[in-house]
Amino acid sequence: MIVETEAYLGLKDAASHAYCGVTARNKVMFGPPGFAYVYFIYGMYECVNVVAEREGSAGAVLIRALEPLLGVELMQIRRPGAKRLRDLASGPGKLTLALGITRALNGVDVTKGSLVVRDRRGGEAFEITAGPRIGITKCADWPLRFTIKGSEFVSR
DNA sequence: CAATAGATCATCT
DNA sequence: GATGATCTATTGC
Repeated sequence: MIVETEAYLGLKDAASHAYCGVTARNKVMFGPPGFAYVYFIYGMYECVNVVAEREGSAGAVLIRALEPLLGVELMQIRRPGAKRLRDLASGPGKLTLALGITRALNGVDVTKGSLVVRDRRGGEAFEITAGPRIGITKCADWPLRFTIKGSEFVSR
């Protein structure tokens, strides 16, 4: 279950990859919603977004952390360094490693097939809190980071 | 504890 | 040629 996300907007958001217009890398951000935008960062990690704006308008949601409910053993194999459950996917770089998400999935339709995420806890209530974004230098104070209140599985 | 450093490379200027 | 939507290890109080 996803416990932490961040929103990145289009031409008005200096922290967004879409800030300066369409490029080869960010073009899926300008496409229709429901598609995965996967990019490579710091020479080492990949991060997943889901495009969330209509075609022609840029905007995406970065998936920053999740609480492992299914496939825990597989995640542990992919991330041998993780000692605790919360270390498996508590951060955008770790999350893609744990799930085996790579740039090969850039541009895939997330609304079809196996990428659809379901909450197995059956409608258990939770609260979402908004706060400043993490790991960026521009517009970091915009309250576009959303976490499930009280979750132990968010990044720090 | 908190702060800093280093890894490492695709992307954009 | 610099930078970055990160992470881990290491250093310094």
